[in-house]
Amino acid sequence: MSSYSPSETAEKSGFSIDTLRYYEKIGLLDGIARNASGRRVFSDDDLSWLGMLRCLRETGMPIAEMLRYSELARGGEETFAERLEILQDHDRRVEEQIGLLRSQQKKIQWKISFYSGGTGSA
Amino acid sequence: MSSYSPSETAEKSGFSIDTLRYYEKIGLLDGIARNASGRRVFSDDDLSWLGMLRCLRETGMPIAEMLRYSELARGGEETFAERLEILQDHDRRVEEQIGLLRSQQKKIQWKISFYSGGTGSA
DNA sequence: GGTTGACCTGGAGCGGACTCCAGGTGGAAT
DNA sequence: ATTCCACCTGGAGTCCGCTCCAGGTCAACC
Repeated sequence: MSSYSPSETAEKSGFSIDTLRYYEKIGLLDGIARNASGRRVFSDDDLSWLGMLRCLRETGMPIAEMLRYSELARGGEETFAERLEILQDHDRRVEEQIGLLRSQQKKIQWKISFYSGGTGSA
Repeated sequence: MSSYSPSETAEKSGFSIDTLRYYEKIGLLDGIARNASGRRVFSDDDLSWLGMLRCLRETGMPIAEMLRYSELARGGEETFAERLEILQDHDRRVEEQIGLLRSQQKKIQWKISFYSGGTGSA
């Protein structure tokens, strides 16, 4: 087992088939194999790359930046430093994002305790 | 001090003037006072409501749901239970969101350590 | 030989959340 | 008196990230 149809890939990656096509079209996926009749055939490598894309998307990286990362990833080891930088910047943003969520969540929970019959001025 | 011009309000709330107008238009803001010449005058109450909206927005609540909450908030105490429910559901979603971010962040950090010259297969 | 069914393509359409624009008003400063 | 500026309105436009559609192909099953 090492090659997957579009629908299998959709299921395993969590992206819809349309999204997979879209990602290939804009260049987030590159070099996806085709069988004799022109249909996409995804490999384990493709799947793990999709996992990376999913990870970046779900942490809020915009498509344009994923594209930059993808292009670098197509380069060799000489792009490691740049890729590292992108991921480190992104990691920082994720950290901030979590911090913001946590602090806003506290306000929501305070409000909840107010509605639940707790103390409260307004 | 208890009334603010649109631009002051924008500054204090973090929403742009256009967004404030938009929020009033769609009903997220209700009963915003006007002065003699038709300009908006925001109160401290408006500002604290905007704080709540900001909190909900930044934690990813869609406008449609904030609208529902806003409408309930215009009702009296008899809507407390419903408002509570919305906030509790939302709080759960925020929790999930944070969990997802954390777990995806781990993958990113693993990748970072790989690029930083750490161990790694692929 | 006909009908599925999964896939293909290019391109149009959509939903969400703003953001911008043209044209106008009213009060204040020069 | 005029220039300015912050504001007003209704409505159009933008950006993002998909999602859907029409029309076509190919292998497979009945």
